[in-house]
Amino acid sequence: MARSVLTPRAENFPQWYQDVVAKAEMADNGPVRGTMVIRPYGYAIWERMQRELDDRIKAAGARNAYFPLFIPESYLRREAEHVEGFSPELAVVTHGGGKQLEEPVVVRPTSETIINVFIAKWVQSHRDLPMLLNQWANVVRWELRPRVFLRTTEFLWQEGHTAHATRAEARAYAVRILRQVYEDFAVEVLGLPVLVGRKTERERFAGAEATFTIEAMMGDGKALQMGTSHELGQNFARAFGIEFQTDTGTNEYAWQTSWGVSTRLVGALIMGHGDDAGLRVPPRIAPVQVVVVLVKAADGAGEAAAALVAELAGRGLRVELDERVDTSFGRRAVEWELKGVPVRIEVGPRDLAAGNVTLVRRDSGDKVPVPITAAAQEAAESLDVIQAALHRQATEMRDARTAEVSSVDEAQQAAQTGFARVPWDLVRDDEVRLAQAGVTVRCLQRADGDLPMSSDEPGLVATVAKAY
RNA sequence: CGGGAAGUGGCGCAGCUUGGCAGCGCGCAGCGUUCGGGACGCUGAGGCCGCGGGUUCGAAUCCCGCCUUCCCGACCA
Repeated sequence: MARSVLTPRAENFPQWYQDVVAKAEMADNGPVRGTMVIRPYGYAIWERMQRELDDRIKAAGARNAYFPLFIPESYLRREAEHVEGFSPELAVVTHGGGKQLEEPVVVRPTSETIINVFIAKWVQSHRDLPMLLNQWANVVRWELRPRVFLRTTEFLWQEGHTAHATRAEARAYAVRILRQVYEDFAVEVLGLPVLVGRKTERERFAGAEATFTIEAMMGDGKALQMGTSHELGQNFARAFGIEFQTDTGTNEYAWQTSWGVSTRLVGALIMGHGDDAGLRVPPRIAPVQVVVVLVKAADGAGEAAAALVAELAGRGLRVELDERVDTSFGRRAVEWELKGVPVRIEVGPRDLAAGNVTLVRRDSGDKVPVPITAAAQEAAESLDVIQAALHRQATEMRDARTAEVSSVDEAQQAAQTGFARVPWDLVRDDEVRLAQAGVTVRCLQRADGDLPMSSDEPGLVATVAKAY
């Protein structure tokens, strides 16, 4: 039986997904359904994402830490809305060491509770604030309907948890993460344009006062939430006793945020940029930016290819040499295309006789002969061009499939093929009806695209769509 | 849990209506010819036909029961 695959942009998407799969598949591990296996190429993409995100998170002042996988069930119950939101999807461990546990523990679905137990101990004074923590970890949510990368039972992510002295400071930090970490990463590194907005009450994180989101459009017109940042108010601080003494000597509860992005981003990359020939990986995230394909090892081609690889590596590019000349050229060319390597340089005796190599762009398929002496320079410049081109294509696609409408019915209609922008005042009472038709409000924005600080602000625009 | 499909070598499928040696494509192994866009030929390995029962001389195929998976929905980074 075929495993589930990412929903295709093109009919043959599942075929190349099978071939390369960005090297991921659902794990067949008995009663634990919907976990994923990430093969090395897919993981290499995730590692680069981690590095880029981690740099930005640290620039925002947060530091990495690590907390337990197992959380006592009672911790979850301390915040009423939180436990209600997560109960259905918890994996509960009842036995350990051959004995029944006195209290069951859950495998973390997210770590607000366990981390706040520690933050409560670590925070005494306003001088301890802000406390800015981040954790790279795996979490488990027993999802009803798993999809590779997009919604797996176990997934890898980054979760940030912070405590601040004031509401304003917490709110500003939640927005800062959303903008300077998530939006910047999605746009500048992944080349995926995102809507930055606020979730409706209905779509808000369990236990949060406000949830902010970045939403992208995939190749098939459906929306994907790529990251979230929550303003938690004092909800968890009260539940976990995170109190601090202010500079005037009074005691107050801390104001908190939490925020995260996951391996879902790999799915976003695949579905946001993939085409009929396979993956298209933006140069800034590509594990291999340039592949030098040795067509055949005759007339000094092998030496020329090796020298070119060395030159490219010397420029700091991630480059790989494909000298498997016993495998047919066509097969190798297709393989690199499936993997989405942005630039391919073909080195063979025929071109070389004229002092040339062939440079091929993955995004456009363009092939041009270039002098071998200029090849490294050309390749480096092409990477910048490709990075921009992928972002531009994704943006044009999204804009072309976004409709401005002025009624709920029109919005539902337009959401069948893309995004619909509609005044929030028109939909707010019909959100449930839309949801029953498989269409949800992805986010709320101000008319100028800015982030609303309340869903009651006048003149807000709702973007509605079908979503993963 | 509702609605719809499907379970047959590693993967994708045909065969079932009308019971009669378990097949095809891809992949895999060996040899040869190829190899500037997924090469070709020959040889070969690999099967509890989802599970259990029934009908029959004989069941992948017909009947009964069960299990599992996938798709659409509720949940969701």
